[in-house]
Amino acid sequence: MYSPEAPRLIAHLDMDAFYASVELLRYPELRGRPVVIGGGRRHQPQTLPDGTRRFATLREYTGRGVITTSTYEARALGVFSAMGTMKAARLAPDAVLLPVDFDEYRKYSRLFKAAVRAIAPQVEDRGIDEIYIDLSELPGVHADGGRRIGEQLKQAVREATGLSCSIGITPNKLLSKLCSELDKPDGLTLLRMEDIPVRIWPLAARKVNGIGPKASEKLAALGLHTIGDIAAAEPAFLVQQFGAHYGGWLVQMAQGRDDRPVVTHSEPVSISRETTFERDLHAVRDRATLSDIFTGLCVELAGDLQRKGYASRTIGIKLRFDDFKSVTRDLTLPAHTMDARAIRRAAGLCLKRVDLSRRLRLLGVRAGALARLADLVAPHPAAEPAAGVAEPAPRYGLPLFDTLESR
DNA sequence: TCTGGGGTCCTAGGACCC
DNA sequence: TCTGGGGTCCTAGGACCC
Repeated sequence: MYSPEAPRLIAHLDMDAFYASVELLRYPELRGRPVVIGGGRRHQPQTLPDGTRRFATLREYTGRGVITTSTYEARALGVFSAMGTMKAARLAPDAVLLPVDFDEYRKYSRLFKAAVRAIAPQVEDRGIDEIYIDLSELPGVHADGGRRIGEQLKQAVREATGLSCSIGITPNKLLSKLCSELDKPDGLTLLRMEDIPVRIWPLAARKVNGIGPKASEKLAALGLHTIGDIAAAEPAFLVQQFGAHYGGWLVQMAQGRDDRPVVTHSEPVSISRETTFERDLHAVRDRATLSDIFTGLCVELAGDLQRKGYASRTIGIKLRFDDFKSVTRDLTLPAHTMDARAIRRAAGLCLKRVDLSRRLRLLGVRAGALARLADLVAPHPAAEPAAGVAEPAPRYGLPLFDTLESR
């Protein structure tokens, strides 16, 4: 007997111009003006003796930063995320430039996520300003396709933060992500599978999460510009052009099919630190500067690991040269570590395997193959197996804090 | 006046083991 | 001696996302 499964109802919630909106809570006098977040560090607003504030503008900026977020007024001038700040300054010299304040954004991130979880606990984190929410099990949600819950979520986020968000609610993550974009800012968009031809197929392929610059360029070269174009293409052709995995995914995606679950918990795979220099540095001429930066990154990375409670067994480096080409090298150690000196030594060995004749613009250090500290330490004596029971071999060749240098 | 920093996932080849 | 296949780990690069 045919018995259709109850369709899922998944929400994607995306905060509107998140960093910029948080800054506007702090500086309400900037409301209505083009404002961008990003650039370097030294453009903090100054409070004048009369209590008014003086803000830096893009015109005054010099450096190699990029725009992280822009208000809708700045977007109207052509200034978007990931654009070089110098290029943005050309387009909107009078836009206000504010430095990034991650601590503040994280604070608001926690607030809005807590407000959502109080209503709908099945939440998947997708970074600081967006989440997926599985609404399927909420009482009464299927009666109106999730509209009432969606409105409730928007209201709760606004009350908790003073900020607006946009929500898409559909049977899966793929469609919800597309829909949260359709009515930004402050939108609520519901969509059923039967709406796909009218609402989804006209969208540019590039809008899809998973189709980036390279794939969309290749699709365009094949005459496939919209999601509908992909839906109309021969599946065998897509597989032949893009391979079984990605081609097969394109076929499913274009029909709006996506059965990925909402994942409410995950462990980090890697932790890293990197920095782009103010000017390109040469391995020989700027050896001392480079060495200090390198060590500093390792110390910061070790601090991150310790603070978060992880140890790493694979240490890697990333270099970007003046021609913007990048290389990586990594090294797997005999034992996990969270020690700055051990990380520095492993990273130094990686660095020896790279040709350093070009000047460098970026240096990074990465810790992979992570293990939670709690899973590594020796069992507590009280938890030791009873006498006569064979003791399991230690999982890792500790000592954890071995510095190699001191042997 | 090009292009940040922090991530995930996929592919692919070689080593090594059974 | 030759042939072969599967599985896992390690490394490097690249696409993509927020």
